Amino acid sequence: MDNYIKVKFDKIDRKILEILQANAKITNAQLSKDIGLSPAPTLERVKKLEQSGIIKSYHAKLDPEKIGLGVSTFVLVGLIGHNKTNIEAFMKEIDHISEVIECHHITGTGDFILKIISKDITSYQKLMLEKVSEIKEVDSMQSMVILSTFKDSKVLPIPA
Amino acid sequence: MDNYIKVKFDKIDRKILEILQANAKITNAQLSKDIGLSPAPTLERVKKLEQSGIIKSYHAKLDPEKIGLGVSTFVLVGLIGHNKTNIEAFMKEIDHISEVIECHHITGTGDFILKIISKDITSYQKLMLEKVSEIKEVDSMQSMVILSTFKDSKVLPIPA
DNA sequence: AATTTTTGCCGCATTAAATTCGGTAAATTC
DNA sequence: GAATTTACCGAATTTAATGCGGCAAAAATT
Repeated sequence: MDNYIKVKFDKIDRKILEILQANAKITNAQLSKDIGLSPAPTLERVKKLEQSGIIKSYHAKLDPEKIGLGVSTFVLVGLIGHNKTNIEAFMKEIDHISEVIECHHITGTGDFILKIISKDITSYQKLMLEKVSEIKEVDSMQSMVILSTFKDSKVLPIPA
Repeated sequence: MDNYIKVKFDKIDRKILEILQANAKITNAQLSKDIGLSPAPTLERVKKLEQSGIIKSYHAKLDPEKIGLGVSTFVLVGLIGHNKTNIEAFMKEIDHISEVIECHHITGTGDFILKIISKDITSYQKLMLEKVSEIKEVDSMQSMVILSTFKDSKVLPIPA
């Protein structure tokens, strides 16, 4: 019931997790029907899943284009040094940039991959020139502009 | 109030969107306090944001490790042909694979970038060999394994 | 294998939240 | 500047969440 890898949950919990990933706004009453329990134990299970940290949070998903965000990209970033100090300095800077919505440390081509979202190409360029490439630990950058997003699932495939 | 790019919303709506992206489980009563309106018009605004498609859906975010998902990757996929037929055939196959949680058509290095999540390296390899590389339109694949995720924000930076 | 203990469930009562509605004021249109 | 629409509030109502006592099944103990 704390902070470590892999927590136990049964088939019913699994179903709850699948449902809440797909639709967090479902009422407890409806959820209880869907899983075949009464509301009380259903709610208890959800609370436990939250307390155990299996469920971390709940979020509204917006349509980027409708709020004026027309350009999404992935950026491979190579750092100058691969030591802990540099990496931490880089991450600290990235943390401040709200347009960077993801940042992963990776193997392979680059050192980091970022997901960036911005208004248009102009503001994207500005962001890259004035903020990302200004971070002194950054060596190389390679942008991949998203032409279209075919799949963007918020449902993780929970292993059997 | 339909399907096209960029819908109008004011400063209050903007704040609602920021709050609901960060915490979809907030009560309408609390949300109304946070934005400085009474519950009734607050609810009305949220409903409108949903109906207009600005808010697309609500999702629970899980901790991948706690449900036994230890390996996440990005995969750059090059296709054999770049014609519409091939691309659509590829997407159709990808759609069936639940471990592929994202699929974007991109400019630059590859043709597509996928985000994949699986149990461990063994099951990842199996997935790649038996499912992804079996898709006949797939030419090249380059995997980037995520060593750690530093930022994974569900909050889009809504332009002013 | 019987007893104890724990776990998980249900139904009901209570509390809290969402939703509806009528009325009013501000903003917009004509 | 009158008419119309839009957006707000407060209060009443409906609906949902939550808390609790009791019961039954499963698990642990002896």
